[in-house]
Amino acid sequence: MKNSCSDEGEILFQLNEIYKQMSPKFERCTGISQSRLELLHKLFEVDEISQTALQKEVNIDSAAVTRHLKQLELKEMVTRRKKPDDNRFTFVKLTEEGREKIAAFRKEKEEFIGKVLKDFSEQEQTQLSTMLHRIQSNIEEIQY
Amino acid sequence: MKNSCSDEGEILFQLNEIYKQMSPKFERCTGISQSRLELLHKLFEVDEISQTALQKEVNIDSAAVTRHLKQLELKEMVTRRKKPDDNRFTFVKLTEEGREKIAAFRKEKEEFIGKVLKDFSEQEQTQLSTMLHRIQSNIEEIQY
DNA sequence: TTAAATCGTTTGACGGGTCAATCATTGACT
DNA sequence: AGTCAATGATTGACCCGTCAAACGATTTAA
Repeated sequence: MKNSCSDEGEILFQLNEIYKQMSPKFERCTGISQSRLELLHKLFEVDEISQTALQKEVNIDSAAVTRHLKQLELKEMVTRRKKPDDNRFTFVKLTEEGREKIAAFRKEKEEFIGKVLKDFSEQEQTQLSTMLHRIQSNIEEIQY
Repeated sequence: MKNSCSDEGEILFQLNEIYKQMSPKFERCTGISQSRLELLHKLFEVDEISQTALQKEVNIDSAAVTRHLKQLELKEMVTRRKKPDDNRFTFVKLTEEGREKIAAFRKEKEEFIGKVLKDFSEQEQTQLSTMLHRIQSNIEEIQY
Protein backbone atom coordinates (compact mmCIF):
# COMPACT_ATOMS: atom_id res chain seq x y z
CA MET A 1 0.00 0.00 0.00
CA LYS A 2 2.23 2.70 1.28
CA ASN A 3 5.22 1.64 -0.75
CA SER A 4 3.32 1.69 -4.01
CA CYS A 5 4.78 5.02 -4.89
CA SER A 6 8.33 4.36 -3.82
CA ASP A 7 9.69 1.10 -5.10
CA GLU A 8 6.89 -0.70 -6.83
CA GLY A 9 6.28 1.85 -9.51
CA GLU A 10 9.92 2.65 -9.70
CA ILE A 11 10.85 -0.87 -10.66
CA LEU A 12 8.55 -0.97 -13.66
CA PHE A 13 9.85 2.38 -14.66
CA GLN A 14 13.42 1.21 -14.36
CA LEU A 15 12.81 -1.87 -16.43
CA ASN A 16 11.42 0.37 -19.10
CA GLU A 17 14.25 2.82 -19.01
CA ILE A 18 16.83 0.10 -19.11
CA TYR A 19 15.31 -1.33 -22.21
CA LYS A 20 15.01 2.02 -23.92
CA GLN A 21 18.55 3.03 -23.09
CA MET A 22 20.15 -0.30 -23.70
CA SER A 23 18.64 -1.21 -27.07
CA PRO A 24 20.08 1.63 -29.11
CA LYS A 25 23.47 1.31 -27.45
CA PHE A 26 23.50 -2.39 -28.07
CA GLU A 27 22.81 -1.78 -31.71
CA ARG A 28 25.51 0.83 -32.04
CA CYS A 29 28.13 -1.20 -30.20
CA THR A 30 27.50 -4.50 -31.85
CA GLY A 31 26.36 -3.30 -35.25
CA ILE A 32 23.15 -5.31 -35.20
CA SER A 33 19.80 -5.24 -33.45
CA GLN A 34 19.06 -7.65 -30.63
CA SER A 35 16.19 -9.27 -32.44
CA ARG A 36 18.15 -9.85 -35.58
CA LEU A 37 21.10 -11.22 -33.70
CA GLU A 38 18.84 -13.57 -31.81
CA LEU A 39 17.47 -14.80 -35.10
CA LEU A 40 20.97 -15.39 -36.39
CA HIS A 41 21.95 -17.19 -33.21
CA LYS A 42 19.16 -19.66 -33.66
CA LEU A 43 20.19 -20.18 -37.25
CA PHE A 44 23.74 -20.70 -36.11
CA GLU A 45 22.75 -23.59 -33.90
CA VAL A 46 20.97 -25.52 -36.60
CA ASP A 47 21.74 -26.31 -40.17
CA GLU A 48 18.49 -25.48 -41.85
CA ILE A 49 15.14 -24.58 -40.33
CA SER A 50 11.69 -23.54 -41.46
CA GLN A 51 10.50 -20.02 -40.78
CA THR A 52 7.71 -20.98 -38.42
CA ALA A 53 10.01 -23.22 -36.44
CA LEU A 54 12.37 -20.31 -36.21
CA GLN A 55 9.60 -17.92 -35.31
CA LYS A 56 8.54 -20.11 -32.41
CA GLU A 57 12.01 -20.00 -30.94
CA VAL A 58 12.13 -16.25 -31.02
CA ASN A 59 9.51 -14.09 -29.44
CA ILE A 60 8.49 -12.06 -32.46
CA ASP A 61 5.74 -12.09 -35.01
CA SER A 62 5.99 -14.21 -38.12
CA ALA A 63 5.51 -11.11 -40.23
CA ALA A 64 8.55 -9.55 -38.62
CA VAL A 65 10.50 -12.75 -39.14
CA THR A 66 9.70 -12.71 -42.85
CA ARG A 67 10.90 -9.15 -43.16
CA HIS A 68 14.08 -9.75 -41.23
CA LEU A 69 14.93 -12.75 -43.34
CA LYS A 70 14.28 -10.88 -46.55
CA GLN A 71 16.76 -8.24 -45.55
CA LEU A 72 19.27 -10.79 -44.36
CA GLU A 73 18.90 -12.49 -47.72
CA LEU A 74 19.68 -9.23 -49.47
CA LYS A 75 22.80 -8.91 -47.38
CA GLU A 76 23.63 -12.47 -48.34
CA MET A 77 23.77 -13.67 -44.77
CA VAL A 78 21.11 -16.32 -45.29
CA THR A 79 19.64 -18.29 -48.14
CA ARG A 80 16.05 -19.43 -48.44
CA ARG A 81 14.49 -22.24 -50.44
CA LYS A 82 11.17 -24.00 -50.54
CA LYS A 83 10.94 -27.35 -48.87
CA PRO A 84 10.87 -29.76 -51.82
CA ASP A 85 8.13 -32.08 -50.66
CA ASP A 86 5.93 -29.37 -49.12
CA ASN A 87 6.06 -26.04 -50.80
CA ARG A 88 4.34 -24.26 -47.95
CA PHE A 89 7.51 -24.29 -45.91
CA THR A 90 10.52 -22.20 -46.66
CA PHE A 91 13.80 -23.33 -45.24
CA VAL A 92 16.36 -20.83 -44.05
CA LYS A 93 20.07 -21.37 -43.75
CA LEU A 94 23.09 -19.28 -42.93
CA THR A 95 25.56 -18.64 -45.71
CA GLU A 96 29.24 -19.22 -45.07
CA GLU A 97 29.68 -15.48 -44.97
CA GLY A 98 26.86 -15.28 -42.44
CA ARG A 99 28.42 -17.84 -40.14
CA GLU A 100 31.66 -15.94 -40.14
CA LYS A 101 30.09 -12.61 -39.41
CA ILE A 102 28.18 -13.98 -36.48
CA ALA A 103 31.37 -14.80 -34.70
CA ALA A 104 32.27 -11.11 -34.77
CA PHE A 105 28.84 -10.09 -33.55
CA ARG A 106 29.08 -12.53 -30.67
CA LYS A 107 32.32 -11.02 -29.60
CA GLU A 108 30.89 -7.51 -29.60
CA LYS A 109 27.92 -8.77 -27.70
CA GLU A 110 30.02 -10.40 -25.01
CA GLU A 111 31.88 -7.15 -24.53
CA PHE A 112 28.68 -5.23 -24.31
CA ILE A 113 27.24 -7.57 -21.75
CA GLY A 114 30.36 -7.26 -19.68
CA LYS A 115 29.93 -3.51 -19.58
CA VAL A 116 26.29 -3.68 -18.60
CA LEU A 117 26.98 -6.06 -15.74
CA LYS A 118 30.15 -4.42 -14.61
CA ASP A 119 30.82 -4.87 -10.88
CA PHE A 120 28.20 -7.55 -10.51
CA SER A 121 29.51 -10.56 -8.66
CA GLU A 122 28.51 -13.97 -9.83
CA GLN A 123 26.28 -14.31 -6.84
CA GLU A 124 24.54 -11.04 -7.53
CA GLN A 125 23.99 -12.09 -11.08
CA THR A 126 22.22 -15.27 -10.17
CA GLN A 127 20.23 -13.41 -7.57
CA LEU A 128 19.15 -10.85 -10.12
CA SER A 129 18.40 -13.49 -12.69
CA THR A 130 16.22 -15.34 -10.23
CA MET A 131 14.21 -12.24 -9.46
CA LEU A 132 13.77 -11.46 -13.09
CA HIS A 133 12.51 -14.96 -13.65
CA ARG A 134 9.95 -14.48 -10.94
CA ILE A 135 8.79 -11.31 -12.63
CA GLN A 136 8.51 -13.11 -15.90
CA SER A 137 6.33 -15.76 -14.30
CA ASN A 138 4.15 -13.10 -12.76
CA ILE A 139 3.73 -11.42 -16.11
CA GLU A 140 2.81 -14.68 -17.77
CA GLU A 141 -0.01 -15.11 -15.28
CA ILE A 142 -1.56 -11.79 -16.10
CA GLN A 143 -4.48 -12.19 -18.42
CA TYR A 144 -5.73 -9.41 -20.55
CA MET B 1 34.60 -16.09 -18.53
CA LYS B 2 32.98 -19.38 -17.92
CA ASN B 3 29.71 -17.89 -16.73
CA SER B 4 29.31 -15.71 -19.77
CA CYS B 5 26.95 -18.18 -21.30
CA SER B 6 24.96 -18.94 -18.19
CA ASP B 7 23.92 -15.86 -16.29
CA GLU B 8 25.45 -12.88 -17.99
CA GLY B 9 23.83 -13.31 -21.34
CA GLU B 10 20.71 -14.62 -19.72
CA ILE B 11 20.13 -11.42 -17.79
CA LEU B 12 20.19 -9.21 -20.86
CA PHE B 13 17.88 -11.65 -22.54
CA GLN B 14 15.51 -11.59 -19.61
CA LEU B 15 15.40 -7.82 -19.48
CA ASN B 16 14.45 -7.87 -23.11
CA GLU B 17 11.80 -10.51 -22.74
CA ILE B 18 10.28 -8.77 -19.76
CA TYR B 19 9.93 -5.60 -21.71
CA LYS B 20 8.46 -7.30 -24.73
CA GLN B 21 5.99 -9.31 -22.70
CA MET B 22 5.06 -6.59 -20.29
CA SER B 23 4.43 -3.70 -22.67
CA PRO B 24 1.52 -5.15 -24.59
CA LYS B 25 -0.08 -6.48 -21.43
CA PHE B 26 0.29 -3.16 -19.73
CA GLU B 27 -1.43 -1.51 -22.62
CA ARG B 28 -4.29 -3.98 -22.64
CA CYS B 29 -4.82 -3.87 -18.91
CA THR B 30 -4.63 -0.15 -18.44
CA GLY B 31 -5.97 0.99 -21.78
CA ILE B 32 -3.02 3.23 -22.55
CA SER B 33 0.61 2.87 -23.55
CA GLN B 34 3.36 3.39 -21.03
CA SER B 35 4.90 6.28 -22.90
CA ARG B 36 1.65 8.10 -23.26
CA LEU B 37 0.76 7.58 -19.64
CA GLU B 38 4.14 8.88 -18.60
CA LEU B 39 3.53 11.96 -20.66
CA LEU B 40 0.17 12.47 -19.00
CA HIS B 41 1.68 11.95 -15.57
CA LYS B 42 4.12 14.73 -16.14
CA LEU B 43 1.32 16.97 -17.32
CA PHE B 44 -0.66 16.03 -14.26
CA GLU B 45 2.05 17.32 -11.96
CA VAL B 46 2.26 20.73 -13.53
CA ASP B 47 -0.27 23.21 -14.73
CA GLU B 48 1.10 24.12 -18.10
CA ILE B 49 4.39 23.23 -19.71
CA SER B 50 6.17 23.70 -23.01
CA GLN B 51 6.72 20.75 -25.26
CA THR B 52 10.48 20.75 -25.05
CA ALA B 53 10.37 20.98 -21.29
CA LEU B 54 8.01 18.03 -21.32
CA GLN B 55 10.19 16.16 -23.76
CA LYS B 56 13.20 16.52 -21.51
CA GLU B 57 11.35 14.93 -18.62
CA VAL B 58 10.38 11.92 -20.64
CA ASN B 59 12.87 9.82 -22.48
CA ILE B 60 11.46 10.06 -25.97
CA ASP B 61 12.13 12.02 -29.11
CA SER B 62 10.54 15.42 -29.60
CA ALA B 63 9.00 14.19 -32.83
CA ALA B 64 7.26 11.45 -30.91
CA VAL B 65 6.12 13.94 -28.31
CA THR B 66 4.55 16.12 -30.96
CA ARG B 67 2.67 13.18 -32.39
CA HIS B 68 1.44 11.98 -29.02
CA LEU B 69 0.20 15.41 -28.11
CA LYS B 70 -1.59 15.83 -31.39
CA GLN B 71 -3.50 12.65 -30.78
CA LEU B 72 -4.21 13.55 -27.19
CA GLU B 73 -5.53 16.85 -28.42
CA LEU B 74 -7.87 15.05 -30.78
CA LYS B 75 -9.13 13.00 -27.88
CA GLU B 76 -9.58 16.22 -25.98
CA MET B 77 -7.33 15.19 -23.14
CA VAL B 78 -5.00 18.15 -23.58
CA THR B 79 -5.10 21.64 -25.03
CA ARG B 80 -2.26 23.43 -26.71
CA ARG B 81 -1.59 27.10 -27.27
CA LYS B 82 1.30 29.27 -28.34
CA LYS B 83 3.21 31.07 -25.66
CA PRO B 84 2.05 34.68 -26.09
CA ASP B 85 5.38 36.44 -25.76
CA ASP B 86 7.38 33.83 -27.69
CA ASN B 87 5.56 32.06 -30.42
CA ARG B 88 8.16 29.40 -30.81
CA PHE B 89 6.94 27.65 -27.70
CA THR B 90 3.70 25.78 -27.49
CA PHE B 91 2.25 25.22 -24.06
CA VAL B 92 0.43 22.04 -23.22
CA LYS B 93 -2.15 21.56 -20.52
CA LEU B 94 -4.48 18.82 -19.39
CA THR B 95 -8.18 19.37 -19.89
CA GLU B 96 -10.54 18.74 -16.99
CA GLU B 97 -11.63 15.58 -18.73
CA GLY B 98 -8.01 14.59 -19.06
CA ARG B 99 -7.30 15.04 -15.38
CA GLU B 100 -10.24 12.88 -14.48
CA LYS B 101 -9.32 10.11 -16.83
CA ILE B 102 -5.81 9.93 -15.52
CA ALA B 103 -7.07 8.97 -12.12
CA ALA B 104 -8.62 5.87 -13.65
CA PHE B 105 -5.45 5.04 -15.54
CA ARG B 106 -3.42 5.35 -12.38
CA LYS B 107 -5.64 2.89 -10.64
CA GLU B 108 -5.29 0.36 -13.42
CA LYS B 109 -1.57 0.89 -13.37
CA GLU B 110 -1.31 0.29 -9.64
CA GLU B 111 -3.16 -2.97 -10.05
CA PHE B 112 -0.93 -3.99 -12.87
CA ILE B 113 2.20 -3.23 -10.94
CA GLY B 114 0.90 -5.26 -8.04
CA LYS B 115 0.52 -8.26 -10.32
CA VAL B 116 3.97 -7.91 -11.80
CA LEU B 117 5.61 -7.73 -8.38
CA LYS B 118 3.46 -10.34 -6.76
CA ASP B 119 5.22 -12.17 -3.91
CA PHE B 120 8.05 -9.68 -3.77
CA SER B 121 8.74 -8.54 -0.24
CA GLU B 122 9.52 -4.94 0.38
CA GLN B 123 13.11 -5.86 1.01
CA GLU B 124 13.37 -7.76 -2.23
CA GLN B 125 11.94 -4.83 -4.08
CA THR B 126 14.51 -2.40 -2.81
CA GLN B 127 17.21 -4.94 -3.48
CA LEU B 128 16.02 -5.36 -7.04
CA SER B 129 15.64 -1.66 -7.53
CA THR B 130 19.18 -1.09 -6.36
CA MET B 131 20.56 -3.60 -8.79
CA LEU B 132 18.59 -2.11 -11.63
CA HIS B 133 19.96 1.27 -10.76
CA ARG B 134 23.46 -0.08 -10.94
CA ILE B 135 22.73 -1.48 -14.36
CA GLN B 136 21.38 1.85 -15.47
CA SER B 137 24.56 3.54 -14.36
CA ASN B 138 26.63 1.00 -16.21
CA ILE B 139 24.64 1.57 -19.35
CA GLU B 140 25.05 5.30 -19.07
CA GLU B 141 28.79 4.88 -19.04
CA ILE B 142 28.85 2.97 -22.26
CA GLN B 143 29.84 5.16 -25.11
CA TYR B 144 29.02 4.37 -28.66
C1' DT C 1 -12.84 -35.85 -57.00
C1' DT C 2 -14.14 -31.87 -55.55
C1' DA C 3 -15.07 -28.67 -51.56
C1' DA C 4 -13.65 -27.04 -47.36
C1' DA C 5 -10.45 -26.45 -43.73
C1' DT C 6 -5.74 -25.86 -42.37
C1' DC C 7 -1.05 -24.41 -42.63
C1' DG C 8 3.12 -21.50 -43.65
C1' DT C 9 4.10 -17.31 -45.58
C1' DT C 10 3.45 -12.78 -47.22
C1' DT C 11 1.40 -8.29 -47.51
C1' DG C 12 -0.92 -3.96 -46.01
C1' DA C 13 -2.28 -0.79 -42.54
C1' DC C 14 -1.14 0.88 -38.29
C1' DG C 15 1.41 2.40 -33.76
C1' DG C 16 5.42 4.17 -31.99
C1' DG C 17 10.23 5.14 -32.00
C1' DT C 18 14.57 7.46 -34.34
C1' DC C 19 17.13 10.87 -37.23
C1' DA C 20 17.59 14.53 -40.46
C1' DA C 21 15.64 18.32 -42.86
C1' DT C 22 12.60 22.14 -42.69
C1' DC C 23 9.86 26.12 -40.97
C1' DA C 24 8.72 30.04 -38.22
C1' DT C 25 10.12 32.81 -34.66
C1' DT C 26 13.30 35.16 -31.98
C1' DG C 27 17.91 36.92 -30.61
C1' DA C 28 22.37 38.70 -31.59
C1' DC C 29 25.73 41.13 -34.23
C1' DT C 30 27.51 44.73 -37.51
C1' DA D 1 17.85 47.85 -40.26
C1' DG D 2 19.41 43.58 -42.06
C1' DT D 3 21.65 39.38 -41.88
C1' DC D 4 22.73 35.26 -39.57
C1' DA D 5 22.49 31.91 -35.96
C1' DA D 6 19.83 29.50 -32.47
C1' DT D 7 15.56 27.61 -30.83
C1' DG D 8 11.03 24.97 -30.64
C1' DA D 9 8.04 22.49 -33.32
C1' DT D 10 6.84 19.88 -37.18
C1' DT D 11 7.35 16.79 -41.06
C1' DG D 12 9.10 12.97 -43.93
C1' DA D 13 11.65 8.79 -44.39
C1' DC D 14 12.88 4.87 -42.17
C1' DC D 15 13.11 0.67 -38.70
C1' DC D 16 10.71 -2.59 -36.13
C1' DG D 17 6.85 -4.54 -34.02
C1' DT D 18 1.66 -5.94 -34.14
C1' DC D 19 -2.79 -7.62 -36.18
C1' DA D 20 -5.70 -9.00 -39.80
C1' DA D 21 -6.42 -10.19 -44.43
C1' DA D 22 -4.90 -12.67 -48.38
C1' DC D 23 -2.47 -16.25 -50.92
C1' DG D 24 -0.71 -20.95 -52.28
C1' DA D 25 -0.05 -25.39 -51.08
C1' DT D 26 -1.65 -29.28 -48.75
C1' DT D 27 -4.71 -32.19 -46.16
C1' DT D 28 -9.26 -33.72 -44.86
C1' DA D 29 -13.81 -35.08 -45.65
C1' DA D 30 -18.06 -35.72 -48.27
